[in-house]
Amino acid sequence: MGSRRSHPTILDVARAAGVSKSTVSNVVRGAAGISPDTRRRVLNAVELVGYRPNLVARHLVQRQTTTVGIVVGDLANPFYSELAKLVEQRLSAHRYTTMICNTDGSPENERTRVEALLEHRVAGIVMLQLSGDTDVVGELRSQQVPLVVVSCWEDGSNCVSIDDSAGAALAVGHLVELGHRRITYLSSSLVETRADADRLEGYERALAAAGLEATKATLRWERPAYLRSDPRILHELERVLASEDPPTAFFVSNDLVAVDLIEALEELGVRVPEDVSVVGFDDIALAGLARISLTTVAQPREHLAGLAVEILLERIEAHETLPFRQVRLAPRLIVRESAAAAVGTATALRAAPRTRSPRRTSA
Amino acid sequence: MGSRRSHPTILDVARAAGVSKSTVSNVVRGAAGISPDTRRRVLNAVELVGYRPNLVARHLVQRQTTTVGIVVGDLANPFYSELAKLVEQRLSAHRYTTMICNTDGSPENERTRVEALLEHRVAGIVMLQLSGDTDVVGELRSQQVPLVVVSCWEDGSNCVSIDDSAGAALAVGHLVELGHRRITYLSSSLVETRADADRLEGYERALAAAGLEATKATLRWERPAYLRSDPRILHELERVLASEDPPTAFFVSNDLVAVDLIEALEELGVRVPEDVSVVGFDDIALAGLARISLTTVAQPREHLAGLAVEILLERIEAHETLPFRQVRLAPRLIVRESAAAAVGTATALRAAPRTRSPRRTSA
DNA sequence: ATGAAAGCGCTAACAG
DNA sequence: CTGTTAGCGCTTTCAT
Repeated sequence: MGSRRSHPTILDVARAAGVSKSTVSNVVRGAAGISPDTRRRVLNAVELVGYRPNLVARHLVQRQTTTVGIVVGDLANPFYSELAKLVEQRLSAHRYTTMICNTDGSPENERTRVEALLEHRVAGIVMLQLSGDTDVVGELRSQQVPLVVVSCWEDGSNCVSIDDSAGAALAVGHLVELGHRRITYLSSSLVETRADADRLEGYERALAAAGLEATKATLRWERPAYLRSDPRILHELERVLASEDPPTAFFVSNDLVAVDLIEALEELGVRVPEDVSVVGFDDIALAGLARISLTTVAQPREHLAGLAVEILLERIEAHETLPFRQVRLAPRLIVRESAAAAVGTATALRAAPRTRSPRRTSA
Repeated sequence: MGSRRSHPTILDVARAAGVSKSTVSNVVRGAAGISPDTRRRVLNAVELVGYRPNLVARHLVQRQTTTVGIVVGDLANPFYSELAKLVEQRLSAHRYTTMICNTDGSPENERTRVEALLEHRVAGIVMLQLSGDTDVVGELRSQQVPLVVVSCWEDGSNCVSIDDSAGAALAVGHLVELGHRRITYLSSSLVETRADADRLEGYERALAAAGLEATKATLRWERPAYLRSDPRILHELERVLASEDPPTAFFVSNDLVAVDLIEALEELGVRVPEDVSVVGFDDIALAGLARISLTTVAQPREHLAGLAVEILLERIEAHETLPFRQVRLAPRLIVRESAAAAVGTATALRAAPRTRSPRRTSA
């Protein structure tokens, strides 16, 4: 009867119930047109032999899986892990399973991971990160594999993101209202090229609208320290602050980097927001802590995830190829305490003694 | 030749190369004993028709997949997302793909997600969370599906975790050395039952060793607010602090909750560490920020992940059933600034005016 | 309402 | 060294 160490199959059930394979298949799949009596017999047999459907066989014959891949740059980044969680949640509610791939931001990894997903014949892919260096998008399109790109814009594919430019303008507008006139944009490799460009554009637009000009030296941290201040970054920052006309505020394209920046500033003896203001982007959970209290541009994660899954499933379940859907959601400014009214801070750095973490003194 | 919208198969390659299916299969799989000439012809044909192996077919015939499931309680919890990332990384290096399931801590979800993994015939499962309310462990054993449980102990299965009891003792010992005599243990539903029990045990042991006794009211937050102070929790805390002999220090079984606790304390006007000390558990990235500076017990995540994968692959690739491997790693105390020397703080709460976030005053 | 038969794309003996 | 053959477990016409 039952195979030795292998799983019972539909055939074992059929024998136990005294029916044919197809009948078992029909009841297992809940197909219509089965006599109540047969149904119970089969169900009992299923229970009896401990049958569990083999999805790999089913997927082979159907030439279609119910697996979707999600590729993410860095799962340790709370913005992405939360997004991944939400996507998995919704996918699971629709009886799909999720394969996850972490690329570490490397195009090479991105390529091989997507390749693996394709070999697994995933029904669709959600990308939370897109290096841009590789043509995965084209590849997926040519393979007819539904793709939706989240939180960064990509022409020629489905995507759902926020209006990055408007978000940046919101942030910069806030800083301008607070009286800041020298605002530096700090970006990092943590955010996609396109999103970064859009945020930069919004930054420049908001500045122009206020009759200000962008700081010549837009900063970019290639390898952010990630919740840990890095000596090289400290030096760079020190140089910027020691310049002729140092910024009184920073608009940072990413909360994680904004928090790093605050760490670095305070390590240099510059207080936030008393001496310098900082506003971030994303609104990760961490930003809401009283001790961090980061003013930031919030992305509606639930909405992003919900739309992503909706768009993806729509394409997976459609029989024809649907036109792209590209949706932009509105960002929202969350005002907290990392940005305050501008004061004369031009000499902040030189005036402050360079001590480490001057914030707390022992009790 | 090429099928309409379906993928080219091994047969298409065979025809294009003028060889048989098996030959193609052999070269694709890199089997030995293929003439160099045939090999090139096949490889060219592969390129030509755009062939990509169908893993679902391969897995069906081999009756074994190269997919492993990882089930996690909450991907948004940085401790777990980082662990998940590390596991995926190592798995991927061994050419395995990862299916991820987020249970949200619900036993019901845990059951259905594991069921789905089983239907997918995953080669093995890594559990980063175990509700304990369901008998998944028994089920997996009876199905002969290799399982390794990480960061919590489970008799009767492979597991790798740290010595929770020793970790707790480390934390409490530190607090005792700082002069604290009334130390409360605060646990939460974020940590597994068994790990929680072990930490409690270590806490009591360390206290006993110092001739102290455990606070009567060991606190437990069932639904931690998660980086956001919750009114109910605030009340509970207020009650504890207003008691006859309030604690001067808290040992918290989880960093996230420790950070919540600090938030809540400060919201009540109690300063950390000046008035009350806090030590956490896990050492998530966040804990290292200067503004948080949480003294905590570190778990060697990389080591945990590495061992988990090693143990899992060992069982997957072994032909026989191997005996359980259960390994406990040593925890390490990371001393930062959230715990300081004990001072008379019995009246801290009553003395301090109840203001919100009194830490910063505007510039 | 149920069963028989033909594969899905691939691997794994086994022959030649 | 290469080809033939027989399935893996399931779904899906098509008969009955």
